[in-house]
Amino acid sequence: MAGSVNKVILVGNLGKDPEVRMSQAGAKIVSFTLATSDTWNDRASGERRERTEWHRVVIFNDRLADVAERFLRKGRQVYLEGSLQTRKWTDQGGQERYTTEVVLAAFRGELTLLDSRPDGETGGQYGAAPERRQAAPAYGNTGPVDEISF
Amino acid sequence: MAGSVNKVILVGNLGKDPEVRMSQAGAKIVSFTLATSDTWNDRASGERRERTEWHRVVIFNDRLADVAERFLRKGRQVYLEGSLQTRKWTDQGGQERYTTEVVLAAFRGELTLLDSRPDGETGGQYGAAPERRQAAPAYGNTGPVDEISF
Amino acid sequence: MAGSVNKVILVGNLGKDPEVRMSQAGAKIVSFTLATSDTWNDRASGERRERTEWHRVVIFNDRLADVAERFLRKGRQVYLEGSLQTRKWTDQGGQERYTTEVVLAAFRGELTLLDSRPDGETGGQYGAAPERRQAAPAYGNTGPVDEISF
Amino acid sequence: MAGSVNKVILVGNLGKDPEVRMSQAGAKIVSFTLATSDTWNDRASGERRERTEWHRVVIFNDRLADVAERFLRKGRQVYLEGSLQTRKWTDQGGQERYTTEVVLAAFRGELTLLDSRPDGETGGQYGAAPERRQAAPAYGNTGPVDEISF
DNA sequence: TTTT
DNA sequence: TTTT
Repeated sequence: MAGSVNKVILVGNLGKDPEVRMSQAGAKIVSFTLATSDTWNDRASGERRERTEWHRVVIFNDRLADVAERFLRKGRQVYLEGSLQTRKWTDQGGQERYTTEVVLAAFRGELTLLDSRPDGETGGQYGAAPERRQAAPAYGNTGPVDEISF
Repeated sequence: MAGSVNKVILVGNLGKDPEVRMSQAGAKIVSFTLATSDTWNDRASGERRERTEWHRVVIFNDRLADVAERFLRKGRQVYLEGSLQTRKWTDQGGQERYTTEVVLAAFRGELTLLDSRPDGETGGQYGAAPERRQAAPAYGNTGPVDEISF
Repeated sequence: MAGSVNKVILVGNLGKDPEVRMSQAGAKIVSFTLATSDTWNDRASGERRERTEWHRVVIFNDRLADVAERFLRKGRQVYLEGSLQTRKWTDQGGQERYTTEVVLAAFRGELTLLDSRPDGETGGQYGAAPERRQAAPAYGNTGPVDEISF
Repeated sequence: MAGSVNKVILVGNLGKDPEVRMSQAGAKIVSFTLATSDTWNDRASGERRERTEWHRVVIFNDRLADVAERFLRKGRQVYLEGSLQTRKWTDQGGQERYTTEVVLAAFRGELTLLDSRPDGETGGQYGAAPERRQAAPAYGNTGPVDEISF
């Protein structure tokens, strides 16, 4: 291919504290959902309308995963750059499903905190430490990382 | 929300000629899939690896839908800007499914042709006129447009 | 040219209240400077270093000029998209000079307020109404707008 | 600063072969000018108008400097991401001047070739090897690199 | 599930 | 001239 670009730029707010996991190889993986909101005037009704879009974000970049684990909490506003990736998985009924995620791959992507908070480590509304779980055994895992659930 | 951004920037090649449809309101809607390719060196094996990502693109912007219908053909390289939108639909088994698309909404988005071709309308590898179908009847349609299939 | 893109994306803080002017054609033009900050670890000294970059922003887009006039004030944090434009001017000594600006042209660009303030119109640190001046007579004006000074 | 973003995205064509220099520290620095073209309908005259914008690009990122040296030639179309940087210099008359550049800093930025050419090293319209000069002695240089001229 |  |  003669060169391609796959870039997503989001500014939004986290719906929950990020989830922190380890890959089988021992790398930290941080995931969360990010809300963006689009507002427009409906031309038919003339009403002001709003639509919230939820984005699944997964961070493989070590440095940014550390930043995310330490400073991101539910409600925080963040700027990020990643790329679109759709992965296939099989649901409990054996059906193929697809999920599209915004991925900050190793050595790639950007993450910038936009709202200044007193101290992301300690406090207040944003203070609950994000849950950390061991990676589940990866039976039949074909993706770049063990099953990520939101 | 204190301001949000939902932006996708892609440079890639069309997998097929675009599909042109009409909304119930009579607006032209153009959709296609776009391939981007990511290459990297696998750190474990040291091998050069490549992954092609397929993006579903839907254009509601009238002006850009016209450009897309006239000039985009299978294989053409294009730069575009849109926003991420995930819509819910129900499959034939009654199961809820989600599809994420890159949407160029009314009065929004960008579309730029990157490879110069003699004439998108007439010729060669890119010449087949894109299929145009009437919009299907919209039973139970809740999304912003009648079911879009790729 | 086979398609080109000229896009700037900035998130930063206004150095001063915006300046509002009118073009000869009666269109509102809003301009301001925006600070972005880059921090990095100096590899030689190991020290943490910071560099502030100042960007000249000019808004010709009517809708966004209105938003900027009403809500932007010194210190506010904003996300914007524009394009790079370098214009030539002649200094008092008759020397040719060049100034590069981030331009939000008519019907183009984006502007999103990122920090929520109680009320941009009334208050506090951000409250001073931006200065509004009549456009100066445009003798010898060759650019897209009468001389813009920061 | 509560997080900032300084990003430029360009798709354009090189005006000349790139110039390759070495910093005092022995790092390769590649610079060139890139043309983007904006076309619009003049609302007063109704005429189609076009404006070409020239951007000064400087690459400090080692990996991308290598790619640029090897593959970029006059006329080639490229996608790149960098950040805006304005540096001050003194002209021969002792006057302070400012030049704004699109900088791909160390470990940052993106560069993607968009038009496929048989072989950037050998051939045809794009074939002239880029000039390589030793860095000039850096008397009084205060910027991040010895004087860059286009 | 966020935010205004 | 901003911001942390």
